[in-house]
Amino acid sequence: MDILDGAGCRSILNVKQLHGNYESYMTIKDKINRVKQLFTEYLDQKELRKTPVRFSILEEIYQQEGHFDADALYVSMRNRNFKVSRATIYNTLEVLLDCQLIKRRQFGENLGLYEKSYGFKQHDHLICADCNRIMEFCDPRVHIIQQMIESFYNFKITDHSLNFYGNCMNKDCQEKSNVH
Amino acid sequence: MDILDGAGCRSILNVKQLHGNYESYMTIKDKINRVKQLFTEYLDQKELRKTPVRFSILEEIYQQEGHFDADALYVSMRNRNFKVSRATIYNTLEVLLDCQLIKRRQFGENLGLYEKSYGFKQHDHLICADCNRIMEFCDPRVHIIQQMIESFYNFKITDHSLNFYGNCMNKDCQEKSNVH
DNA sequence: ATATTTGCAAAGAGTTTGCATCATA
DNA sequence: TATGATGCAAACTCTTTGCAAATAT
Repeated sequence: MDILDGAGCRSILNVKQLHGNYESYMTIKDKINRVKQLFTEYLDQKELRKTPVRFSILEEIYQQEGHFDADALYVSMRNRNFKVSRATIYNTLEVLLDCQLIKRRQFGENLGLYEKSYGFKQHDHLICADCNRIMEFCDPRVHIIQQMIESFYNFKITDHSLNFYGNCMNKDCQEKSNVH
Repeated sequence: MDILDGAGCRSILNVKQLHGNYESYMTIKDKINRVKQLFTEYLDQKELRKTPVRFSILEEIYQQEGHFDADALYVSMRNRNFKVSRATIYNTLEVLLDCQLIKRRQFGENLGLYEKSYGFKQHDHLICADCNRIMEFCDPRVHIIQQMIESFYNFKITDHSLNFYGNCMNKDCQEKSNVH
């Protein structure tokens, strides 16, 4: 693995690599096996039960692309004829958050979405106000600002969220941005 | 007024000025008169009605300190024996957002709050995960990152949100941060 | 065996909406 | 006086909870 900075990214100009991950040589199948293994260890340690439903939900998440919410996950599992209740989805998402196999992001007032977090770079988001497209970027200076603020305020920072909102490069969205 | 950078702040080290504002020589009363005037102009231009309720809500907001939500505003107006319905509060907040006299901030999944936006510096937030204390800071580099991302992605950025989460300098909160 | 997990339906919080009444322009 | 604003209650969305049945340890 390359040497990375504290933010987990080499340079702002490595944008083409942003959608990759630390272990991009891994197939999706490899990655699913790895997260299942991590989940097993976590459940053992916490003395929680290793139920088939929990592993199926984890697998469904890691098979999907991009961001998702509880309801989308529920629907996609039902579409695969996997019987599961919403209550269990919500419950399992909490467990997966706790063991950091997923991360919750807030992209707007009513736009809270989850993302896979195993094997992916730290990153921030660009959100198109028109088409809701979400893009990812990484800028190491965010981490530098974080360190400075941390020492200046004597505030122990554990996480951050940086969202830029605007109109994306999509032609329709650009046109709308000129109207305003 | 001093010359400010694009982010509306002079330097990261001007932290003591962060809670001030561009027109800090104005009294609260002056400021309320000014926002009422701006609101009048906006309502005229949009051909909306200049009702007493709308002005009372605006006044209530500018008389209060810090961040607030719809319900807190409702309660504080009722406590002053001002009869108003929740529906009207929500309605008026939408109007005030549209004319940019207030701004909505998302500090966490279920923590969406409004803040006054007339006469205040652009800033970002530090949020304590323990006591929910919200602090403000300003770092001009956020704006520099924004400009770079904007030109790199050809994405017209109109707004941003940068939150740092952690444990604040409060003794209890610091102790909790060491436990984890 | 027994304590946790699950599924269902009902409850809950926060916000929005429909409609009759009221008030601004 | 005519259209927009308001207040109330009902509806709505998303999430959580209570409880009985199922299942992992």
